[in-house]
Formats: sequence, structure tokens, C-alpha cells
Amino acid sequence: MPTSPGSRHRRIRSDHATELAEDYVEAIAEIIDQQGVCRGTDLAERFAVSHVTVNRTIGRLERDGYVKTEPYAPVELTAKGQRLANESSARHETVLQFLLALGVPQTSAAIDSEGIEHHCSEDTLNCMRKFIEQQGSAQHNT
Amino acid sequence: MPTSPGSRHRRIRSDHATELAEDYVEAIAEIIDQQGVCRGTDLAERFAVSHVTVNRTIGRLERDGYVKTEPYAPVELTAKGQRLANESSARHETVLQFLLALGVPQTSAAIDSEGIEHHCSEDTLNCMRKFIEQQGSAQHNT
DNA sequence: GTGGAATGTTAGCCAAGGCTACATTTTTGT
DNA sequence: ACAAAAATGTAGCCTTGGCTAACATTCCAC
Repeated sequence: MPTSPGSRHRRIRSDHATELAEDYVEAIAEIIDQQGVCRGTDLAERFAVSHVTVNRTIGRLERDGYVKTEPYAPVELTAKGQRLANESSARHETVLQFLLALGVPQTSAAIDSEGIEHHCSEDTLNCMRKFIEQQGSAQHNT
Repeated sequence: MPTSPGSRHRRIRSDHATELAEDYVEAIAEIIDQQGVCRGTDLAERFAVSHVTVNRTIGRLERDGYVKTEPYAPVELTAKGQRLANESSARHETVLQFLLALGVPQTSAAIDSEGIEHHCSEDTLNCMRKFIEQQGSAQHNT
């Protein structure tokens, strides 16, 4: 048992707390990018939950400063939310590209990357980036 | 957006539901292996939660058929629980060895592997195993 | 400009996974 | 043997993240 017992699990628990937030801001940014605005309904469909659940989750995101909402208006990201969305989506992309470079089939890579992205330290992400590069240049010699 | 929207997230949510169970049975098996028996206190310390939380989690595990308990007695795994523990710990080990082979520093690898192990499909695990083997044999040429 | 569809809100329910405080049982040390 | 300490159990509370049902608002079409 290296490092203090429990510390790792505390980290995992706090990860969980922000996972949903990350998924939401990432989705919101993507939807705004694609469709101009993001409505609750879009998120409900995306996450396959009821619009009520979306509503309350958005409420927590607003409480925590990630989004701005007005009644009956589309959801907008704050600067903080935008920042989190960017980081999150960059991380997601890294993990996805890494899995593909590793040889994981598309469908599995897409699914797994969404679960894995929330649990990668900078160390791990760096190694993934390095691997992607190496694979890219290795293409020549194959 | 390949595959039906939402289906992935449903999967991620149901993953979450079994994550704790996997972590617990894995820890229980390990503690029994090391110390002969596993008490609630051991788990509370391991996961850095109160003994009350452990107690209730164990209750759910018992309800779901993973463990057997008697009041004031150590926790024991059922066959089902043992099986899950074995699978879980094998997966954990694969992910850990993979991260190390990738070049991730020990500490980060240990932490990340605990979060990642729950989100890897068989496809991904297979690719990880293949990579570990290749790295192993590549040692010779370095 | 009114009615219906789409969207948003509120109320109230549930389970999981946290907690503290207090009661009970078991173990341990003298 | 027995008191103190450690472990376990119980009661009751909280937040998150799900849900349905009922109601309110907005928007578009006609």
C-alpha cells in the first residue's frame, strides 16, 4: 500500500463529482458549436435522461459557476465553463486518439474514451500523446 | 455521433453502479489474502470512509449476493463475490502493467489504474495485453 | 390572435453513498 | 474478572442524480 491509504479513493470520489459537470459542459459546448444554441431538450436527448434531471443538473452547474441560464432561454457557458469544456474535450480527444492508435476498434474506443478521460493524470496523458506521435511517424516504416 | 445517442451514457451510469462493488470485493479478497480475515474497519481505513458507510455498502453487497456476513463477524466473499474479485483484480493488474509499460510513473499509474479499470472494454484490455507483451520482448533490443 | 406543440418549472418520490451521534458487543490489558 | 478500548450496529440526516406527474410559458402555424 504505497501513498496514504484512502487518499486515492478520495480522489476517485471527487473525480466522480466533477465527471458529470465535465460531460455536461463538454456537451453544451459541442451543441452550441453545432447548432448555435443549446436547449435543455438537447441535453436530455444526449444523455438519455429526463428533461427534469437536466434542469436540476444545470441548476447545480449554475450554482458552481459553469453556466448562465435565464428562464426559458438556452443554456450558456461562463468563461469558467468554457475553460472546463475546452480542457475536457481536449482530454477526451487525446484518449480517443490514443485508443485508436493502440488498435482498439472504433466503437469500443469511442465508448471507453468517455469513461477513461476522467481518470487520467497529466502523466498519463503525456505518455498517451507521446505514443500517438510515435505511432504517427511509425506509419512511414510500415 | 455513432451509436444511439444516450446509450453510451446509460452504460457509463450502470458502470458506476458496479464500480464500488468491484472495488469492495477486490479489497476484501486482498485483505483476506493478506490478513486472514477482513473486518469492516479494514475497509473503512482502505477507502477512507466511516465504518457506517462501509456497513451499509456491505449490506448492499450482501443483498446482491457478493458477500456473507454475520453480526460482529468478519466479512466473507460468496463464490459470486470471489469471481468478481478475481476478474476485477486481473483487470486492475492489466491496466496497471499497461500504464507502466507505457511509461507512466509508478505513483500516477497506481492511482489512474484504479479509476480506469472500470471503463475498459474487452477490446481495450486485449490491446493493452498485446502492448505489454510487445514491450516485454522489445526490452531485449534496447 | 388563438391553440397546440415544444420547452421549461415545480413538487414529490426513490436509491446510492456520504456523514454524526449514540448504543451495543467484542477484545484486550491488567 | 472486569474495566477500558476497539469494533460493530442503529437512527437519522444530507446531497446527488435518477424518475413521474402536473403545471406554466413560449413559440409557431394557421
